[in-house]
Amino acid sequence: MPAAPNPNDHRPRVAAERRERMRKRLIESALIVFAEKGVGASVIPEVVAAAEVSQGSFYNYFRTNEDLLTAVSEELSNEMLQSIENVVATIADPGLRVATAIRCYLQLARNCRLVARFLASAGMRVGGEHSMVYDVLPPDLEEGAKLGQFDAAALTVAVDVIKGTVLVAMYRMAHGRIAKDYPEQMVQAMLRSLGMSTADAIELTAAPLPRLTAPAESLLARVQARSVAKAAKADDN
Amino acid sequence: MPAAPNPNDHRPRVAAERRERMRKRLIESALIVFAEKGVGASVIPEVVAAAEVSQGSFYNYFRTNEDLLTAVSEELSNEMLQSIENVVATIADPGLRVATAIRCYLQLARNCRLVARFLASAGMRVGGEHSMVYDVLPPDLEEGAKLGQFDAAALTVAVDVIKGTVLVAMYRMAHGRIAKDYPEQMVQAMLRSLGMSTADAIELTAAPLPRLTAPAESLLARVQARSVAKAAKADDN
Amino acid sequence: MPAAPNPNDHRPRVAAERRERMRKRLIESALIVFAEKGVGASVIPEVVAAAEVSQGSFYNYFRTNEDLLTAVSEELSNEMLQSIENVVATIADPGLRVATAIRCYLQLARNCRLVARFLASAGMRVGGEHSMVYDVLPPDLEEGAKLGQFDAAALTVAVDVIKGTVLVAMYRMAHGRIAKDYPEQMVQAMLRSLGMSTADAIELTAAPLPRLTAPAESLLARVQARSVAKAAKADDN
Amino acid sequence: MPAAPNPNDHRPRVAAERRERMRKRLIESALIVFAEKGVGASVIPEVVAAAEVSQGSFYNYFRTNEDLLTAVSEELSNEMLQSIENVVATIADPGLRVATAIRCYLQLARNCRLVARFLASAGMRVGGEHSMVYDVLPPDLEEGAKLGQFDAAALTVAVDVIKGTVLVAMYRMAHGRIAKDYPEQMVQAMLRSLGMSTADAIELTAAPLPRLTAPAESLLARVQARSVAKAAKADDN
DNA sequence: CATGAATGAGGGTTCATTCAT
DNA sequence: CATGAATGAACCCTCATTCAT
Repeated sequence: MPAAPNPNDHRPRVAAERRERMRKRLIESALIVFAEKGVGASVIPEVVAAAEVSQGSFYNYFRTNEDLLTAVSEELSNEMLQSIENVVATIADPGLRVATAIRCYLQLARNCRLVARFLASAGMRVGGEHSMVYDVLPPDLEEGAKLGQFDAAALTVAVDVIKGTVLVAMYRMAHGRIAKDYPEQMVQAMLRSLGMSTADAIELTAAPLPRLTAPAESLLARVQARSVAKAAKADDN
Repeated sequence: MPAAPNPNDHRPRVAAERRERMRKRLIESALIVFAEKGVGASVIPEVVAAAEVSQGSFYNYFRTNEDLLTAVSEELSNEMLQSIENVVATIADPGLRVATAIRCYLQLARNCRLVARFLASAGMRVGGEHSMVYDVLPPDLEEGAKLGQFDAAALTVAVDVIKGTVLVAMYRMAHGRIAKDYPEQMVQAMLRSLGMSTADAIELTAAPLPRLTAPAESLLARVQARSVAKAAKADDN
Repeated sequence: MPAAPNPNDHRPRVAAERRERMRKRLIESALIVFAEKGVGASVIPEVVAAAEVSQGSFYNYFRTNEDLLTAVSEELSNEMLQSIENVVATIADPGLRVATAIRCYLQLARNCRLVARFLASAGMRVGGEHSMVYDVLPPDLEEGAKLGQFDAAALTVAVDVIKGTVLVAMYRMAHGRIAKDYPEQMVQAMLRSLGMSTADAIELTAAPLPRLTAPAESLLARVQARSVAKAAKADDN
Repeated sequence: MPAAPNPNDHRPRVAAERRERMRKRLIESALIVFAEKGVGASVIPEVVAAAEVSQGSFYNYFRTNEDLLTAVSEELSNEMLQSIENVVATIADPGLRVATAIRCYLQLARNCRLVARFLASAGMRVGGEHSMVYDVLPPDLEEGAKLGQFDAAALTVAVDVIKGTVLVAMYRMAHGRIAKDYPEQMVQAMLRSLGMSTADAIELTAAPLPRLTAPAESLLARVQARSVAKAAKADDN
């Protein structure tokens, strides 16, 4: 029988914290394994090994592979959105907001190949309907259309074009090398597809991007740390 | 030692034909199953069931899942390319050629949801480097750039933008409904991303598309026939 | 993180014991099946059936057929060696030690035809380099040579001769009937090959052999019990 | 319907010859594959590939793996026996005959590692009852015993000792290196096990062995030629 | 007889999931 | 809640054998 909730008893709280930490650890390991093996692969054995948890414990946190993938996607999306929002929050101009946000998104993936790999592999499977691109972009796009920055007729397919172009960019960054200004070129192409002139598109992508920072205990930060640690370990051998 | 080749002996020929038919049958079944389960799934058991052959026979034709996927992709690419080429062969204007070719591609997928599903699922995994978009488009794009139709600076990322945009279109056509002029809108967006004006883009996508025909014994035709047959069968139950 | 190790918690211990029992059960079944089908045969399905476990469980203990064979061989070797050592431990004379040890070895196989079958089938494949004959005999042989019991020149091939002769003896005991004093005759031949006179050889093999006992829960004992049980069962039908 | 046998018609004869050649070719390939993969392995696919025959044709010559193994063993035994007989035919002394025959046997295996491998792998499985050692040795051994060369009491197990010792020698020659006089040492040990003195044993193994020749179209010769050809081919790469 | 595609049985292996401890 | 052994379904693949041509 569960103990009666006692407000002075700190056990429930620490238990909940432990649980949350474990969950984070599993998600972190899963991101790495999904990135390496593809989001369609069977990852549970590798994830539990990487997270150093027992098989049985895994099922106290996630019920299926799919569940895990969803959790990873949401966690990653939220963190990326937050990072981007930190940068674009003060930008008033809708065109510049859109351009900068996408550049940030590409930059985050470029900073961590594992993330690029994960997102490239995930493709349309995550964020199909409710995601960054489909939720946060439309308002800015409409505002930009009102200001004459974007062609109103372009908006009906705008998010699809952006989604697809970003996805290919993920793939390029995940495998093989890209030119230094590849992200800007891609963003300019997206802006042109929205009806913007090349000159304007170049202008909106000209400013240097601020450094994107993730909180120390964030998924992004931890994954990057682990991939660095792993590379160092591989060098030892 | 083998018997001397006898030109009157038709056995080798009929054997080769039989072999080719079996191969076609497996590829056809595989396209359907890949479309249903995704190109990353294990399809061999379902494919052999769909093709009504034994497991053992399968391995006389393909060694792995991957092998099979490659074969399906190539066969499908070739047929689609051929269909498109039949239409655009007589178009001299590079811009119109590009626009029409992409419209045809989208149309072929629209005509057969299984094809759309397969291509959406395949994503970047097939034809990553050597495919329609990376092989046949560049010459036309460059020619168009010389004529001033496209912005030369856009070409470096043009194929990526097209690839991604087409891929999202596949996804849309595979799942859910699309507007009647969705393909044209998408092509217009691609053309704009290449530096073309909205007005020109609309003009290049205005002509009605000729009916795309596939030979009766082609993969496209057979798959469509089978999916119709299957739907009818499902209606019976 | 795992719970702090609690010395009062007996769960780890019982778990380890259960695991060990399962392992023993599989090895025991494997010995029987290897003896019946030969050490080169595919035994996993039959072993899991004989041990009444699932296929999946098997792979929690052994990864391959070869793995299993190695485990069986080691277990059997260790037990036989232990049984023999119990008998010869107090024998000071090297010639008598060697003669008695080999007689014991042959006797153990004679006591259990399954063991003879297994060892005959295993032939050179197990213990090729590191086995009873190559590890424990040489010291005694050298000591015997120093005492003039064996011809020093014979030692270079002595272990090979013994290995081969014992192997054929295994085969004879595994299939068909042998004379009552066959083991002694074979040991005498081995001793002669080492340079000993027939009279001395007869003397060293004259003493009656003590009863060889194996612990109740040993592989040898259990296999014998099971083969008896199986024979009884077969008689019922 | 078969044509009536016409004594002037040479077709039956050439057909039989072709058949015999094909059979020889399969046996030759089988010897090689058995030597490489072990006599317990499934060899038919590799054998038909090596012999460049169709799968179906194989079954016109042999019905099972076991069949093939038996055929190879017999063919090889016959040829080896013939080679040895050519050498020992003129030796009157039974002890020298035995010693020389065994030395020849070992020498044949030493000349061709494939043969050693095959015989080592075959172990007791071929020639278990009716083979060289069990058929041709006993008369000589008994004659030697009558002349006082061998100890009559040793004869009951003599063939077993020889069989086993020769088998281990096969194994040693098949894998790893052996001393130059290893065969002679082994034969001396066998002779001692038969009751002969070391000095006599040395004398009987002292004479140089004549060159053992096999007819050009014999299995031994062809296998050796093929293994040389294969090594040369491997060197090319 | 030669051929080689078709077959199906059999063996090897992985993995998601459950459950007793 | 943590653990990790047990399970069985599913998949992968090879091979002996048959049979139409």
